[in-house]
Amino acid sequence: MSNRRSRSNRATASIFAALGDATRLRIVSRLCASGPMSIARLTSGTSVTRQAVTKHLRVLADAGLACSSRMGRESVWELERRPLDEARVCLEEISSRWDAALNRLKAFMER
Amino acid sequence: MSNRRSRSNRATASIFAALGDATRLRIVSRLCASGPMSIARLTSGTSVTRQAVTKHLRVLADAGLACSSRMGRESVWELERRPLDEARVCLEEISSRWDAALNRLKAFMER
DNA sequence: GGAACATGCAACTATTTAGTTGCCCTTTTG
DNA sequence: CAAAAGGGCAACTAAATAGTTGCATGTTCC
Repeated sequence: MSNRRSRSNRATASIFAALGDATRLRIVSRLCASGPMSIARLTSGTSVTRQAVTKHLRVLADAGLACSSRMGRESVWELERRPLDEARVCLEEISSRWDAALNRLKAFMER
Repeated sequence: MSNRRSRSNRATASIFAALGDATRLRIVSRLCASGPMSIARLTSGTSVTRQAVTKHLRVLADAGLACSSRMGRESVWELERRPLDEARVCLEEISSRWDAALNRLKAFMER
């Protein structure tokens, strides 16, 4: 169980890490706002090169947050919902456990 | 507005980045499970040195996720809820916008 | 006062990461 | 077909990061 928790911990961390960069967050934002699109289109309007965007997409893919499919000469990228939900659930758990710990502390102080 | 969005983007990214490390996620997990505790106690049971933990706490503090108060010779750390909620809201927004984009795409394909 | 404990500060190392440029290959299109 | 567009691969750089060790400072407690 310690092992499973550790793996899950690392996997979750990789999701957060993938979201923890302004450029990648921008990419995610564009993908979720406009739906699937090519690397060239994702690059246009940014201040970085296409290769930089490609690398960021690789990071997102490694974290399971995005995937691509080849359409002719372009590769079209889209988001994956599941890891986003995983990360959200993790945050919700932390919040609620944190509340519970504070309530226990408060009860302890007031008794 | 672009400026404000950019700042917010960077701030949100720093929250995710702070959560995007297995050791830090472990620290956050312990803090939310057991409530406020000292650096020494946070270090015990981990495989890294106290200084490493201190640095991670610094990262969490810079992202606004944790804060400390001095109690005698020890500094007691605890989590801050607000940035956790910010990050969660960000994920929820991404999810819902992503759903909307997919629905638009589906409607377009089926017309 | 002195030992043990909790922490802070500084310097250093090794690895990762964000970004670039240059070149080549495939696909589309005039 | 030839040019243009989209993209992959590789090598390189600069900066950030995770971690260490060593030492100094303040606190508790006997």
